[in-house]
Amino acid sequence: MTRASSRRPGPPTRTERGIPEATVARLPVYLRALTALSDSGIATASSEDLATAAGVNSAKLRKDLSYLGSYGTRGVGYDVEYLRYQIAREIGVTQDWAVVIVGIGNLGHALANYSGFGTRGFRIVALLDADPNLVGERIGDMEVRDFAELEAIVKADRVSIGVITTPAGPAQEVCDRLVAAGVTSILNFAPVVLSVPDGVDIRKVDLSIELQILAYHEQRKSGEAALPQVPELPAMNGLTDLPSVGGGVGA
Amino acid sequence: MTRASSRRPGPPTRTERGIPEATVARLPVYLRALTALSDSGIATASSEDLATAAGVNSAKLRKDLSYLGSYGTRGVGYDVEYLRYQIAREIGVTQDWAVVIVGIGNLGHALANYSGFGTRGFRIVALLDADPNLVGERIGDMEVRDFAELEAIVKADRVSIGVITTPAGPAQEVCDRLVAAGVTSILNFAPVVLSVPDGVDIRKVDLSIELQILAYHEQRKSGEAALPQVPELPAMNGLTDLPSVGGGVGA
DNA sequence: CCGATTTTGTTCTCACGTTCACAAGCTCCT
DNA sequence: AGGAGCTTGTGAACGTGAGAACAAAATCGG
Repeated sequence: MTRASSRRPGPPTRTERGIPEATVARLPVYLRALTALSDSGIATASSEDLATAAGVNSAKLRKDLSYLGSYGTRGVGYDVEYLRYQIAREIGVTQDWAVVIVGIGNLGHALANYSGFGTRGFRIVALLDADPNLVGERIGDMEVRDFAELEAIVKADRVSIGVITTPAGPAQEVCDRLVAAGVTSILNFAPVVLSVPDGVDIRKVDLSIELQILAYHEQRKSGEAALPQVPELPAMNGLTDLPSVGGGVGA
Repeated sequence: MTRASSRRPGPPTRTERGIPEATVARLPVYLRALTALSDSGIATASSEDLATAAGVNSAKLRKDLSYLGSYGTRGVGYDVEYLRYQIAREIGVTQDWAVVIVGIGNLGHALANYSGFGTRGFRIVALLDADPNLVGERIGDMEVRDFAELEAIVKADRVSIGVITTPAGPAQEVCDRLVAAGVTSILNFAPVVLSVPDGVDIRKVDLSIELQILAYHEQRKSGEAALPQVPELPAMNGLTDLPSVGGGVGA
């Protein structure tokens, strides 16, 4: 989010060609909904239809689409095929992106086999691992190659996206190597916070965090119904037998 | 104009017991950072230290923690163990949550084997699949059971969290069954928008969407440097050879 | 015992995102 | 042809979140 060059106090601002991040995150959802409608043989859909299919509010959907341009027809709706193409073009999935997966454990395996992956816009060009026991193993129609080949592969296949499915330990080093090799977008499944230089985008998928967020809300639900005897914060005021902040010995 | 001082003029308000959603999403990150510090033998950490480890701004971290209570010591910092416990308690991972995984394909396999899963706060109590060929297969120390047993398992083990790793097709039906059985939190890996009744929380993990978001930004990067000849929206005005909105055969 | 130093907790301001509400614009029917 | 009826695109209000800045509180040295 290094897009802070908009000092415009003015109203519209138009953001030149900048689409809000929240909107970008929803475009793929719209794209999927449109594809489903298209497969069902539906040629035209209103913002209400689309919003329902995408699981969002119709006003939000219309505003999101308005950032791309005026691709609808008032009184009618959106042409499914046409809008689908426009969104695909805006996202960039009309071209193919070369992807490498690093770390062929359970998750790497699963991703390598995931079909809906290469079908639309993304092409896995290599599966890499540093473990010599894994190198050479066949997965689908691909073969696991040595992580040392990374630089050559990135250069040869113009790889711009790297997926990290290693354990937490080696993740930062793998990340550094990817960046050094020229990869500028990284999808990280390892449970660590990776640091990357400016100009490199990174996104994180973290199962454990998602579960914990669910647990928080779940605890709320049970708590309201059954266990209202939570300590609550003011109770801390009197507590002196806690791990003795800062000293233990002194004070 | 309209200083928006409608209801509460704005004192503390304390929000009763409500923690902002954005903060809830970061608490697990802080928890992980604290665990790492704890494992390194560090007993006390300042907000600056913690923020660096968690990859956020220190002011944000302090504000986040302030929603939980005053667990720090001015001039000193936070006691790592104590704060870790408080956050864990707030999230709810001091107790164990029973989890079922439905759909034992590649991804389900990977999750079932994922160790960092059951280690902290979550216990996988069943792996379920409707495919008779899979039922009975052993994965780690568990055995795949028939999806028909869902209701009995949820009731017996007080399962509150369900993970859906089926293909898109059966996902909504699986979801409905989970909800009907009493599951109130769902983590969905299937590439569809699931609808659930009020009171049920749902979170989504979608590889394909993450990649598309990366592709969007990647296209931007290349575009700024090399391909500035994108059609751009006003070009559509003259286009009449597009899929003929609304016309065609029948409506 | 007091002042200097450190670091938290909180306030204030600004930017972003969501939702409402409605005018503009298109189609269809009379 | 002209008006009725829809549906889009957008302006404006509202709510949430981020970050800077500072006052309050705790330790430590003299």
